[in-house]
Amino acid sequence: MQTIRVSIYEDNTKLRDLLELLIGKTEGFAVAGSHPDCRSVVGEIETDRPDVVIMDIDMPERSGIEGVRLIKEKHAEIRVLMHTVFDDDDKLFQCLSNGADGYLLKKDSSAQLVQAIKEVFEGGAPMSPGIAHRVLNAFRETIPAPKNEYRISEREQQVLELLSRGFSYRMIALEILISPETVKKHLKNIYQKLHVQCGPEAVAKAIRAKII
Amino acid sequence: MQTIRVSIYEDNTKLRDLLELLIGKTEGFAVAGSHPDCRSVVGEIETDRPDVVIMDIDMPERSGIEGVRLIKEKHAEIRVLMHTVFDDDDKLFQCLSNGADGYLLKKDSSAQLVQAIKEVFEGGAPMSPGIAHRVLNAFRETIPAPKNEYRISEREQQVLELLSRGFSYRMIALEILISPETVKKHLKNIYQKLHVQCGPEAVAKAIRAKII
DNA sequence: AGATCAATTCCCTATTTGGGTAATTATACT
DNA sequence: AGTATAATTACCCAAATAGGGAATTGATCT
Repeated sequence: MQTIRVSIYEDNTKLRDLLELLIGKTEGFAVAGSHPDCRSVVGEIETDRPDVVIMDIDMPERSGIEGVRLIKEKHAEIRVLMHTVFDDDDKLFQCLSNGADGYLLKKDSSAQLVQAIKEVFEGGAPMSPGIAHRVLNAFRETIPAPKNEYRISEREQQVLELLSRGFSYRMIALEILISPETVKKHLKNIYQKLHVQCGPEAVAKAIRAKII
Repeated sequence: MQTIRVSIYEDNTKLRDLLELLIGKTEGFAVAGSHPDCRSVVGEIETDRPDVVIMDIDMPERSGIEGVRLIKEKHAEIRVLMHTVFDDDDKLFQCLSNGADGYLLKKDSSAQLVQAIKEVFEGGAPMSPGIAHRVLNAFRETIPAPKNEYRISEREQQVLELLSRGFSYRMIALEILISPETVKKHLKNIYQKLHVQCGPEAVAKAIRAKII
């Protein structure tokens, strides 16, 4: 097995030394670099050429949240593992949407950290248990109902879709080759089915119900 | 530490026996029940009273995907750990949106399975590395822009929100105690900022940009 | 064969909407 | 102190919208 090159970003000197020691002494791992903040992260990464970056969040000058974004913008192939005391949703989601590949809490053991580095290097997404749970929950909310409980017909859905794109009745009529009056009738029926009384409300409801 | 009661759903007799043995012999775990399919899952769960369910997906009559939904509908507190050979996105997302708390591949070792049961029981969300990675990727796509790049003001956002709920200019005016003409002016500005020309389109764009 | 439903077209009428233009006030930022 | 920006109100006017009712055609289901 090849050696995994690891760069460390951690402002606490003691912890940084500890991490260096841990990674340096563990078979199969090597310290590629070790830095107290993200000020020069782009340059350092190009010098260090790490496989995996361990990234603290709360650092002076430039946070790890920015750090992970900067790294991923240039080097999407480098795996970034967040390592922090924060377990609030805000920071978590920011890191993930900036491209972090894993999220470990500092309270986890060093054995778990080593295991996580290995895992993230192999393409996994190691997360502390509570973190994984929160990601799942948030994720679940985003993929709920792909069904049409309002019995909107295909034609009606088509009209609604065009309406939401700024088409007037006339333009919709021209687009799908029917009379404007028919468009109007379709909208009337749609409003009835959705229990709304105007276009904007219908569009809002349709989008939230994933009809369009 | 209390004993973790585990129910097993697995149609392959050999594997089921193996799982029973593994869990029965491991300190801190007990087999609460063991079943070859989900036909009577609701009743079985009430008899077994497990803390954790290990759920295969591909079973005759009724799949584990339905199984997890049925369990979670009645007993949200029971932790369900999927255990399957499938690693396609479709089945994965179906299971997760049905409430699965973890997702392990059968190729993982039995030590990892035991560890995962413990983890899911303690509120974590154990996933095989590749699975976790896919969940993160899918998740990332859903939370891209939490910012307001259209520079919609607070007041404008408020007007837009009411519009999307079916309020006419007049009603909005009454609601927030301004003149209908001001409402109109706000909408005009909103349309400019969003590059749209009518209410329905503005609402659609605002919802998709997460402004409202 | 009759019923149901989606899709289609038409009429009438009142209200709403949107674009243009202009002006005042308050607040925030430089 | 001076300059943006947000919020506010107003007027004119053409076009769009929404609600009421009525009728025809074709497909699908019973």
